[in-house]
Amino acid sequence: MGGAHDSAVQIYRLLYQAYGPQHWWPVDSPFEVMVGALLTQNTNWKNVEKAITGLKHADMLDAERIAACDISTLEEIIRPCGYFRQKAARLQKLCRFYIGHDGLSGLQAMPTGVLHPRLLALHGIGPETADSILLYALDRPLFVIDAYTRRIFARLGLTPPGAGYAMLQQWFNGQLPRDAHVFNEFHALIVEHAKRHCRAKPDCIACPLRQCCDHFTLQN
DNA sequence: ACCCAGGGTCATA
DNA sequence: TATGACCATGGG
Repeated sequence: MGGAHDSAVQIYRLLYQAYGPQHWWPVDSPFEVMVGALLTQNTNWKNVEKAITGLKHADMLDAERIAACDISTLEEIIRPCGYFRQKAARLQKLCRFYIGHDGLSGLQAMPTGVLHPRLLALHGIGPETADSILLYALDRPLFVIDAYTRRIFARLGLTPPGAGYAMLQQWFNGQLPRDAHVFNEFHALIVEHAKRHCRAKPDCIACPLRQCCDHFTLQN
């Protein structure tokens, strides 16, 4: 990773120095991480927390119980996180997958090369959700590409504007150590950075990346 | 009254 | 392959 022109590493260092460690999903069970990864699709994390709290309060944060739950009951519990009909169905599919693969220990025993395509084959799990599950629940070193990553790095002129998911992921993989901890922090730092500078006020004096912020080009 | 949020699927051209 | 519509709640 110590090459002469490792732009990704530079950005990582700037973000880390600015915001510090993010410790995403450290205390929760891997299963809860999987649920969160699914429920957060295009959704504010605060709303996801409400849905997960609702599941806990109903004593429903469990693969067997979610899988066996009446769909309309599940919909009502997760309603605050939006798209609740889609997500209730997707959540049950994920839970049946989880059970069918012998739970956490079964998933942990599977190579990423086998597990990844099976996750993608599930209806409602695309590239980002699959990678989030693999990275944040199962500790596999995959770089999660989200809308923030696309915008910020394209805006910095580091990645091609129209690059697809696989190409962007390859770009990061080529510049970073294949280390799940680094990928974990990096993606979380990107999200944290976007939250602070997305459409916030023009306080870019404090922006550790300078020219990347949304309000530079979002309207113009 | 907008705009958008830690996406994904499907229909169309 | 590449857009557009749709899903839906809650906070700014």
